[in-house]
Amino acid sequence: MSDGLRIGALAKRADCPVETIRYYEQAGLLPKPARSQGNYRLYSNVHIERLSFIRHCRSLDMTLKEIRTLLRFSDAPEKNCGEVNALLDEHIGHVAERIVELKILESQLKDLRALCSKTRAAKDCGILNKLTEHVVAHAQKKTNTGHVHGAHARGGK
Amino acid sequence: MSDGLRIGALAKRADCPVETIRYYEQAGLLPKPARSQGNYRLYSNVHIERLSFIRHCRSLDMTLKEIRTLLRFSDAPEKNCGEVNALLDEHIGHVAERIVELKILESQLKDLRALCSKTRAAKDCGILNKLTEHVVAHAQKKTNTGHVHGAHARGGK
DNA sequence: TTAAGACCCTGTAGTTACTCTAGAGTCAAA
DNA sequence: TTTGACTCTAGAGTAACTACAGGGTCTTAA
Repeated sequence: MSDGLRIGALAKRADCPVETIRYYEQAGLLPKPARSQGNYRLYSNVHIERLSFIRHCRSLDMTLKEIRTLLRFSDAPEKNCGEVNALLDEHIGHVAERIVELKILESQLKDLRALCSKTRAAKDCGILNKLTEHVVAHAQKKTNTGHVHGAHARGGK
Repeated sequence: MSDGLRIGALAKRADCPVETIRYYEQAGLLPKPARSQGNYRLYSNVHIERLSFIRHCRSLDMTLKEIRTLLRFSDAPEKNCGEVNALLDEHIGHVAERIVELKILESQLKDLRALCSKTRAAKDCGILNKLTEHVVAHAQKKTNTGHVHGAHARGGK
């Protein structure tokens, strides 16, 4: 019967890299845990649940800022949860928007790809030639909320 | 008949922020232009075309690294363009993958949203309660190439 | 007793593709 | 001459980590 989990054990349990846990603490998402004599972090059930919450939200592609908002509600059980619903609706909207954008992108890329069917000299490559033309329409809106990522993912290994 | 465009004029022509042009130069994507007596950058047609190429690629969500590769072909007209085709195929693959991922995400978010139909006390909110549960399945693969973005976009204003 | 190995600590730098600011210089028109 | 629009460099900030470097701690085995 120990006084809590050490960071490695918590990491395994939450399927989350050790460095990321320390990062969440520093970012104010996870409360500072107790420390052992040797200055090791010791986590309790509270931390396990909270980390679980955070990782669940992250797996749903929410930003840390959004998660911070949700945690504020989680911490104030008597508060009205209308804002939670709104946040989620907005997030769903962003994801839906991004899907539409990526589909447009996909068809543009396929059109481009069709311009060069076989390997040839670069100067005759329809793709390279097309790319040099002036851009008229952009796939990406500038009226974006600055909230939904492009086509290139994080995620390692 | 001047000796070239200044950065502001080029920016307008390519619909690209001034700072971004300087950034591309520093990143080695745009060659260093001539300078005026007052040390202003002076751009020629070569630069206009190259910036157009870059912006076109960016609007197709390619990374600067990918664009660098394409530019190498653009600069070597006798080289075989097979690698260009391969790069594009791979990029199309990433976009397609990301669309699938986002669709899964979208349905998960909608399921979650359905858990709380009206506003109530946070402690009774089905969404918050669900998020606290332990995560079993992740929407995001870890076997990712580290190449296709999440659901949150760049894009300003 | 000591040494190996697994684990943990802090602090800092790197990643991507910009975006923004500070503080200063250039140039044409009023 | 002074205003205003434009430009310059250098450096910091963004998101969410990831990856060190250089050390300390703890358990186990020889």
